[in-house]
Formats: sequence, C-alpha cells, structure tokens
Amino acid sequence: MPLQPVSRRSVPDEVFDQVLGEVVSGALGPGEALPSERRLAEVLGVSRPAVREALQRMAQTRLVEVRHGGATTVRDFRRYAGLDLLPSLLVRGGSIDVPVVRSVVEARLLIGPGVAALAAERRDAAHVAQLTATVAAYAGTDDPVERQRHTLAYWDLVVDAADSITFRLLFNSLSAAYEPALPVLASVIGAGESAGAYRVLTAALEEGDPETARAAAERVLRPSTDALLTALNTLDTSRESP
Amino acid sequence: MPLQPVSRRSVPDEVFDQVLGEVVSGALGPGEALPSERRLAEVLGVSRPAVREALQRMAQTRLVEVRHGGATTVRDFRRYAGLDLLPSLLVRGGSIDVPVVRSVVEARLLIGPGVAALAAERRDAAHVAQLTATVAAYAGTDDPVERQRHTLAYWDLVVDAADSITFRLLFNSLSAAYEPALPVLASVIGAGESAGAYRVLTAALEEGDPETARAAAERVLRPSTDALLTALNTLDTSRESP
DNA sequence: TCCCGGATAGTGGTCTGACCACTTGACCAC
DNA sequence: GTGGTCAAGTGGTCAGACCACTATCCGGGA
Repeated sequence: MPLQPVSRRSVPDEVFDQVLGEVVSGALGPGEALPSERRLAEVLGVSRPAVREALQRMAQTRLVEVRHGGATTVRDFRRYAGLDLLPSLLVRGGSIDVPVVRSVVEARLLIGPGVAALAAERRDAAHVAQLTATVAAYAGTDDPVERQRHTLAYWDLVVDAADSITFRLLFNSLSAAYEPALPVLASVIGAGESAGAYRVLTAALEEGDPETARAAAERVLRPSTDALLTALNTLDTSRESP
Repeated sequence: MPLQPVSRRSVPDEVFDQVLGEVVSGALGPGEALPSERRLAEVLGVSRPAVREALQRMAQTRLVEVRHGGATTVRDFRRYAGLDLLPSLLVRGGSIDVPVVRSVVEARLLIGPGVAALAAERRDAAHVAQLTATVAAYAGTDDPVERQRHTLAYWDLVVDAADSITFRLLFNSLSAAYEPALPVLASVIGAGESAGAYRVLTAALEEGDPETARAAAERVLRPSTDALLTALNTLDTSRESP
C-alpha cells in the first residue's frame, strides 16, 4: 500500500471550507449576510482570528464582500469568482459535479488547438526534443493513470512553447482542477487516445505551421473529449432515472 | 472633476501587496525563505495577525508555501499560480506590463471564437434579444471607453449563452484583468472595431451554426487584436531604444 | 406629518501577549 | 553510522481588549 503524507487541516482551512460550501451550494444566496465574525467564532468553537483568516480568503476569492462596520455579505460567485474557484466547484462534497466536468472538457477541446497554434509559431528545438521524449514515455506505458500524467506533461510543454503567461496561468488553473479527478477520468478516456495522434501533433509543432498544429491538436483531443462526454451523459441520465 | 471613492487600504492588504510585489518582481526567487512572521511584523511595524492574514492569502494564491514549524518559502508562480494572479501581473507598480497584455490580447482572440461557437449551439431567444440591444447601445455612442464597456457586456452575454461554468469563470478572471486597463486600451482600439461585425456575429448566433459564429467572432476580434498588437510593438521598441 | 440630527449598538479592523505544535539541527549515546 | 534527545525557532491558535466605522432608531425641529 502506498503511504501518503498525513493531512493536517488547520482551523482556518476548516472554517474556509465550511463557509465556501455554504456559498457554492447555494445555502447562502447572493446578497445574504453572514453571521458576524464573533458569532461565527462562537458557533464554530474557534477564535475570531481564525474566522477572520477564512473570511479574508473568501473575500480574496470574491465570494463574499466584507464592509468595515457593516455585515459581510455573499456575492454571486458565478458572476464574480475567478477560475481558481474551479477545483472547489468540481469536487463539491466528495463527488464530482458532472456539468462542471463537462464544461472543463469542452474548454480543453476549444482552447488546446489555439495554444498549439501559438506554440507552433514560437517553439524551439529544445521544446521539440522534450515533446518527443514525452510521447515516447507515453507510448511506453500501459497504465491509464500514468498515460494521463504524461499527456498533462505534454500539454505543459506545449504551453511552455506557446510562451504566453496568460495561457500558462490558465493551464495551471485547469490542471489544478483536473489533477484530483485524473484517476477517475483516466479509466474513461482509456483507449480513446493514441500515441500516433501525439506524434503527428509533435511533427506539426516541429514543422512550425500554426494551422497544421491546430488541426493536429484537435485530432488529439477529439477522441478523448467524445469519450468523456458520452460517459458523462450516461452518468447524468442514470442518476436522473434510477 | 469626477469624485472617486476614497480607497481605504487595510493593513493586511498593504502587507499582501508588498510581499506579492517582492515575489512577482523576482526580488524573492523560488525556493527562497521569507522572514519569519514575527520578524516581518517587526520590520513592517504591524501586528503578527496582520502579517499572517497576508501570508495565508499568498499561500492561497500558491505564491508561497508555509510549513508549520519550518520557514515560509517562495514558490515558482509561473508554474503554480492560477489565472487570478493575472491582474497583479498586468499592472505591476502603476504601469502595465507589455508582454502580459500581449498574451491577454492573444488569448482573447484564440478563445473568443470557441466561446461563440458554443453559444451558437445553446443560445435562446432571450440571449439574442439582449445581444441585439447591446449592439444598438454600442453603435449609439462615440465615446471609446463607453464602447469598450458595451463590448465587454456583449461578450458577457455570449459567455452566458455558452452555458459553461468554466468559460464563465475564465471570462470573469480575464475581465478582472481587462477592466482596469480598459481606458488605456480603448483609445488604442479606437476605430479598429465596427458595429457591423458585431451585427454579423449576432446574426450568426441567432442562426445557431457554430462554425459561422466562430468565423464571425474571429472577424470581430481580429481588427482590434491587430491594432493592439502593433501598438504594443511600437511601445515595446520605443522603450528599448530611447 | 415629515425630515433631519445625534445617540447607540453592533460590526469589522487591529493590536498585544501568551501558549501550543511542529520542524530543524546539534549533540550524544549506542 | 544509527537512532534518540533536546533546545531553539517557526508557524498555529487563542483570549481579550480597544479603535473605526455603519446601521438604526428616536427625539426635536420644521
């Protein structure tokens, strides 16, 4: 059995997660006022600084608005929250949220080719070498989870080659959401992917033509996207009609 | 003169911004250890809870790693930070960072058409009506800043129509970065845009064909993107050779 | 009757000082 | 070397106090 680092959740972390849960679940709707810091501290049995830390982090995520002298109110996270909220929405309460995963998978398909096109314009020899090595590593294993880790590494390199800080941060945010769900998704994607498509994409990137790379990236992403979406659909309907 | 709300920066906000500046400017490189909380509190002349709040927010942004009992160390923000960091990178120290803006503008051009395609599949009559109204408002004003605000509102509606939580949060993050720079960018974009292109896009969305919408979105975004990129290039070179 | 003004209670903002829990590194015994 | 012990320094948490600000209510003046 693989040993894992013991998780030690701090008090403010715990408070943060609880309040965040109330907000994203809709138990506390936009405009509603939270209990006062003192009251929250009392109810949760923790000190006020602990509550403060949690609420300030909530404010930074634009989930609540705190006003000096006034009450702290809930904001509409769909309208104001940033992409960093995605992981919290994805795995709410232990299980994954199907519509959220669907949108992430769609976004991957829509954004990936664009990044590949940028990368084709700006890659250098070192990038190509690393990409080639990663494809080889991908082709060299049969473990689905391991293969998915290599695809993540591959796209990480593509983003590097694209040399865009915006896409880099975007990729980081999506990865942070993707990573925890990776074991679950790996089995679904399964045979949907092939090393061949990645080799074609790598060749296109080496070639340096943006449109070729864009098309190749689409051919890489399409099969696993379709596999995931159909799997999500059956998941959805099976839950709706038990 | 237009009155503005007085800005009341809290102590933890100030600390956060200072430490963040040190990190994103590279003054504190990845792996380096921050001074201890007590030391920071002493140096900055504030209390430890204030420092703590700031550092916890830094940790949430994945800019630093705090370890109980050990030192707090700087992480590589390019590798780990999420898209919510973008505004901080964009306007570092009062002036805007040209390469960062460039990447945002590129991303806009690469992502926009994809969102439009999604929106074409999922829009309903209410969306189309609102889009039409927004185009009319856009065409009805000559003030560049006002026009850009309508543009933002238009894309906000497109994202709504696309019905994707991922793109919604992504749009929120990009907007948060875009908004402060809007007055500056508005003058550059200037005549690059036309209500006509937006009308075509709206018609394509109403029609419901993804590929038509994608192409129309590209035609909407291309001119202003080109205008911005060339403006950024001259800005760049003029700064390099004074 | 209406409206304005100040009292007041309750909120978030900040500080102090203390103690606990953990990591690190040095030192020591085996 | 290996493992155990200990001290110093770090972050984690708490309690209580006071300040700054807002919302609300209520009484007096128009």
